[in-house]
Amino acid sequence: MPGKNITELHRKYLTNFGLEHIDPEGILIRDYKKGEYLCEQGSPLDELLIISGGRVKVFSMASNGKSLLFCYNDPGTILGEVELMTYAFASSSVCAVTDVQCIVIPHERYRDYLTSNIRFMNRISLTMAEIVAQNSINNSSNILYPFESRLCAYISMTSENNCFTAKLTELAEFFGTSYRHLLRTLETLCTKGVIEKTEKGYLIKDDLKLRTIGIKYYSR
Amino acid sequence: MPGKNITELHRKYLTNFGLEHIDPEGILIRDYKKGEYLCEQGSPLDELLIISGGRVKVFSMASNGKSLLFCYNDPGTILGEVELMTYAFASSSVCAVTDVQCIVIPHERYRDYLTSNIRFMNRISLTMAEIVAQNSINNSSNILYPFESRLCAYISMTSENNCFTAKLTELAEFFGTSYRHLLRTLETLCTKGVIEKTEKGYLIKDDLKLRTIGIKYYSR
DNA sequence: TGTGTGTTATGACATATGTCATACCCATAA
DNA sequence: TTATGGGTATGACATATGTCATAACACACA
Repeated sequence: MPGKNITELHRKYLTNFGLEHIDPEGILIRDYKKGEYLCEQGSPLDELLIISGGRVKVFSMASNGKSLLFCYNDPGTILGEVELMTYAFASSSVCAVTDVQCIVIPHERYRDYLTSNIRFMNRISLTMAEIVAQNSINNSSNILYPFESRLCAYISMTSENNCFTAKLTELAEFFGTSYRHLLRTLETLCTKGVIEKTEKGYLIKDDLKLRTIGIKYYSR
Repeated sequence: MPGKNITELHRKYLTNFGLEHIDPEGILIRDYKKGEYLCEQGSPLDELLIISGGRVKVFSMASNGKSLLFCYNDPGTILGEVELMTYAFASSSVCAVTDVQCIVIPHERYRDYLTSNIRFMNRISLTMAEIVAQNSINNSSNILYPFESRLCAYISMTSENNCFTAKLTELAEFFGTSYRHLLRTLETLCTKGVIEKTEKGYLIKDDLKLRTIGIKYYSR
């Protein structure tokens, strides 16, 4: 009996995309275990997924097996809207970092409904516009600024109580740099007196200098 | 008398975006001279521009004076659709590389009309989805591949009659690399037999190899 | 004729970043 | 207990790219 597991929470997320009146017969609630892939870059993605629980990471796989982390997504995020429009294969990979639950809306069955739903189209247009704007910043920053600048900006952005903590292997992946270079750059910042390494994490010693080296990067 | 200069050609472009019934009173036809800016990164962009003649380049400017070329756009391309949705400042700069003519549609006056026009929303959703997909390739490619790849892609794109000509100082600037490195990389490609330097420019000697080294890059 | 200005060109050196090998710590599964 | 895996850490070396000094050349212009 399709649609039977749809709860109030699921309805909330559907409503958020203008889909409160969608025919529930063809949509599913699907669970993914931690570590499972929701989609793989270059493979078909013929569903819309709205995350209703857990957390996923979005990243790009390189031909040498390495990957570049784009972002983490939490409940309320939509996936597959790009592929709904382009009919193309997935432009990035998505992997569950915790157990995940999704609302699943097959493209084919619902394409006409979705693309004629003005509230839905406005909603995904906003989402995609935000991605485009952020990507153009990221794209150019990666090329135009040294890593030290991007790192300082990131530290400014994400520190709490003047303390910066992060899983460094993951961070290196996110920046698309080598773990070795990340360590080296953190060392350099320590030498410059900008930050200081402690057991708890890196303490910010000179916030002004941090911001000076940093650039507007994650400013939205 | 607004709308008086709207020709059959302009109507064709408007129709292509589902805007054949738009109120012509508030839209303009505007000319830009070669070298003029259509918009500047970080400044307000409160209009939709549909290019009806000429060619523009889209790029990002960095605060350290460097810049990065994103793509060239020809007639039929729309600009300002991202800012229409996000209400944010321009996410990149756009400059006329020839004399350019645009159809100008002010955001404020037409926002309600545009965002309730399902054909228009589908059209810009497709455009933005394509940009997102391409950007995720670019993002990872920039990090995965050396400058040589981007250069090869550019040569493939812009050559005519198997001959590549460019003002090299300008080219380096828009790649966000140094002139020295551009020269070095061109030398390398000559050594590899991919291109050959002549008085007229660089001749493509091995198009297959050129495309192999290159990657999909400038295809917005 | 000389003088600037912009473009192309090349070598030497410096800096940024990647790759690889290795080691240590700690939690947890067998 | 041992084994295993993930995160952290460091040195040595290689490659990618930037910076700087310098020179040749073309062209405009006084």
